Amino acid sequence: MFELELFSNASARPSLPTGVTRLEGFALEWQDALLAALTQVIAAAPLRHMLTPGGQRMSVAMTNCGALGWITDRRGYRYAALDPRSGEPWPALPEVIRKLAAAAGLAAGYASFEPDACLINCYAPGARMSLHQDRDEQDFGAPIVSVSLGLPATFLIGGLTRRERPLRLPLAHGDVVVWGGPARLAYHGVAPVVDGLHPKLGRQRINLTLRRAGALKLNGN
DNA sequence: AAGTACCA
DNA sequence: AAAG
Repeated sequence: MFELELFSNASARPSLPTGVTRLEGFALEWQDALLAALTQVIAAAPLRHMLTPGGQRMSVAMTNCGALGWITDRRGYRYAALDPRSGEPWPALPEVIRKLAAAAGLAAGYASFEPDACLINCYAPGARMSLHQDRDEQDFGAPIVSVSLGLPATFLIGGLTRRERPLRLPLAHGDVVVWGGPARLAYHGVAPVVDGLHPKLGRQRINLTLRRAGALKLNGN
């Protein structure tokens, strides 16, 4: 009775905030194609530690693919069509990523999610991402689709103000989180990644964050 | 490990 | 501009 209550409380799943969807294992069937595509993207646009406008080095190594890439440096946060390191456009968004994004969007209730930006975040053990909002996009009607690969991590997802305490959501290889609508501007982050060894990715976590950064097309598609 | 304060 |  007492122990039973404890057990049922401990195993109860925390309800997600309105507008947040977790798709466990959703990306597993795409994993091999995803990893092959990522290898090519990273070869063309290497992972690098960007600087915040305050001049501090981010612990997460980043690169991008797609028409637009999110960057940060002393001049600020923004999307750019060219990789500042090479002066060349970011690698094209691989087909497998487009398909995965559309499928995940659909599963979360977004009929036509067509990202134009894919931020690739690489977390070595200890790397983290403090709470922030994704607010550099031109239109907040499209959701954010986040794909986790490699080492597990604790995703932090809060509300629209920094004061609200974030929910701690364990994420494993293949999990996808989608947030949009009332949660589109939710504060979110990642707790420091615990060291470990993933069979396919080794000692790292890779996160793909898919977004519509530029203007939405007026007539769908 | 998590929470809070603080930083300019 | 503390996505530290």
